[in-house]
Amino acid sequence: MNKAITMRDTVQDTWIDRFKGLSRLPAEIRADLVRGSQVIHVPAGTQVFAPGQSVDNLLLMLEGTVKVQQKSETGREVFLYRVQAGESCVLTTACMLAFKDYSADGVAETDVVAVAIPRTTFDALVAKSPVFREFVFTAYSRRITDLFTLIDDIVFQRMDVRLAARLLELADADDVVHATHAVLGTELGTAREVISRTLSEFHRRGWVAQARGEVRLTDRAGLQRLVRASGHHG
Amino acid sequence: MNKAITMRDTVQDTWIDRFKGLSRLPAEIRADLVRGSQVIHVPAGTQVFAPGQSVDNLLLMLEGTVKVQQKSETGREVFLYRVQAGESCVLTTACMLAFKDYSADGVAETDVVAVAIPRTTFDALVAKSPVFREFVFTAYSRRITDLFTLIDDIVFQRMDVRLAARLLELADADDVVHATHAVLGTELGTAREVISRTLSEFHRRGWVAQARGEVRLTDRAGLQRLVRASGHHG
DNA sequence: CGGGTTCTGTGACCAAGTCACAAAACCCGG
DNA sequence: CCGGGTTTTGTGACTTGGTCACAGAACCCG
Repeated sequence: MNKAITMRDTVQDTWIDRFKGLSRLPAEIRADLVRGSQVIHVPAGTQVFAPGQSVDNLLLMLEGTVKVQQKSETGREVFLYRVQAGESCVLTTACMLAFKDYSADGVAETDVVAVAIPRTTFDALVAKSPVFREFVFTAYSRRITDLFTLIDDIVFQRMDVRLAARLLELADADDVVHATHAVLGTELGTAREVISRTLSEFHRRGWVAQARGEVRLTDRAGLQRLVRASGHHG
Repeated sequence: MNKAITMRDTVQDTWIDRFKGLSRLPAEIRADLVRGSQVIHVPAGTQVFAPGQSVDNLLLMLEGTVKVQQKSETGREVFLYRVQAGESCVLTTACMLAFKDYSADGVAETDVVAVAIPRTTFDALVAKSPVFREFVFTAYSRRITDLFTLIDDIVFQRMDVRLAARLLELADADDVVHATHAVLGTELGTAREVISRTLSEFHRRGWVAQARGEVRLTDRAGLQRLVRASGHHG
């Protein structure tokens, strides 16, 4: 073990450089950022934020993923996007400075390590640093265009293509997706039954094997062909 | 007629105060804003921005409306949102500072008067003024939550309800909507035939009368009942 | 092992999108 | 005002996707 001071410096340099938009920050701003923020740990399953709850921190994800969904009035949920390591949660940003309450909720899917930047630090950095400003607006831009392609997908893309694409995304190193049909349903904004039916079709074609709570991809290439055959972006 | 100087001052004060988020700007910043921006006029039908075109101005709408859509690969279009007087075009903002090209396109639906704020002015104002920052982030926040409710709508709301709501929104003072079925189709991200069928159903119920290129609302209350009966947000 | 819970499969039905084509309304030059 | 071209609207047949109501299977745990 090193001394505490050394440890702290190491951690600082490490996390800032994990965000490519921030690596160009001048030393002085880096110091502000590190001083004015805090690394937090959150166990899997925690509700990171919820509708109607005001938000005081911008989160920069270091490890793990957070899934952002919106509950509809009818109790069903739509998946909106997933915040991954190296990304920031823009929705939080928007609401931070606009003082508006959330309309979506976020859940840690895995254990999460993140940097929490409080409102005052955030505001000061936006005022002070052009590089930080660009970082923030780039994050916005990315997220907004992601939402656009999501809408495009929902409206124009067939369910089987969307499911195939999502399975490929969600599969772990062993080609296994750990999710129930119901979960996959909310990911794609469709009903559980549709997932069941589509998966049995995939099974019939030999692309997947099924077990309770998981889907094993037995023929990635088959799924990929389906996805690419319909000009899907991903 | 007044002298030129007086005119100019009057115009300045007028347009800034049309944006409630900006009315609290201190005099000095107001001056910067007016000096560093420009009022522009755009005739109806103009393509205000297009995908693949980089953007150098943030637009604040003074008069008219701009419709923002995204073209899908298949050539069809989805309506995303509409920028109205008193609002700003955030997507532009995002792309301005992120230097990212557009993925959506915007068309002036009516003759438009807008304030164009170039990138440098925008950046300087964000750095300098907390009020301006809040204005910008509030605009983002609004637009993002709008996109969320759009997604929610698309996924969960029935077509007839969505069409009824949209007709009520688009109707002019005489309760007439000037749009072809095809246009209404892209507004709601559905096919023209679906609009035709739904409208004939509305006609059967005595809610609308039809003519080529227009729909006349003959029973607003009926449409409103349908909309409210399904907990629609608008 | 037994009983409750969660997950998956299925059939019947409805809503919505697609395709192909016909008919009606409009535009405009002659 | 007539006739041909264009745009808009109407319609039927069919596919896909979403809803509802259950039944059965897999799991958990005492």
